[in-house]
Amino acid sequence: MPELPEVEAVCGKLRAEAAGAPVRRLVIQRRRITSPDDPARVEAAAAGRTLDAIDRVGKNILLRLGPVTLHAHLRMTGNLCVIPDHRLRPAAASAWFELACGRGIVFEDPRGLGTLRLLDGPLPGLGPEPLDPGFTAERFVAAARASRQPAKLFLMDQRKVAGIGNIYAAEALFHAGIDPRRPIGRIAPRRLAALHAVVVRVLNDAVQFAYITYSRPGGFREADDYTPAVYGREGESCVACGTPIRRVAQGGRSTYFCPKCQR
DNA sequence: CTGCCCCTGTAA
DNA sequence: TTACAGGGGCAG
Repeated sequence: MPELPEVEAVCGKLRAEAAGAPVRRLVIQRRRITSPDDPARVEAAAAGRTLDAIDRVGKNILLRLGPVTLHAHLRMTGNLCVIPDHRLRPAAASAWFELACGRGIVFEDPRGLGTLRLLDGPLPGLGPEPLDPGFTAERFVAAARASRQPAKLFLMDQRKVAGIGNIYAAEALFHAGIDPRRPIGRIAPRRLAALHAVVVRVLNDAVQFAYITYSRPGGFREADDYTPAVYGREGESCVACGTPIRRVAQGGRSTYFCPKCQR
């Protein structure tokens, strides 16, 4: 589920509901999520701390617990949410925090690919935050011109830009009119500058959607989710020209695009 | 670069 | 039954 916009909404909701909350203890249910950390060590590190802050870096969530930082990554199907009673957690809980007030923060993850580890030091290898002022067109164009990756793989490369995933990479390239297979370094700087602006706009729009969706009781609601122009629409008509949307594989994952609008 | 792995649910 | 899923790390 989550790319930068959804992770941001998860963090925003956690901040609104649980920032400053004392943590009685942390329970690791699915041992694999702390790998290679020892689950008992992660549990012990969090017990009795206060959840001082919740930070997002790309798709990563940093839970600040006094001197301890826990690094959560939701991968494909993870979610972090506050529940009124920690005993009433969902079956797919990989881990949960029991707060002093009796509420819980649940790491729910049906597929179990998400991770929750101890972090010391900064997260390595992440590119600029696309919604921060430091993400300028100049820097983006320079990085792009130095790369020979296909445009979509470049956008999804967390070392180039942090937080973009399969959906928003495809959506940004559609709105910029760029073929996702095209080597990004061979695109004219002026078109790359346009892509930069589109990336920022697409992500900002998606953050708005995600906040609306996640701020409701019950959390995520399908009907209110962002409606993609190309993602997941293989064979359907392009919203701009009516041409059937195509699907190709890139980096082992599906890419959707309009062969007429995107060159 | 490709392919495989992690794991489970869901749809064709 | 197979394919695929909004992620990422690894080996070849």
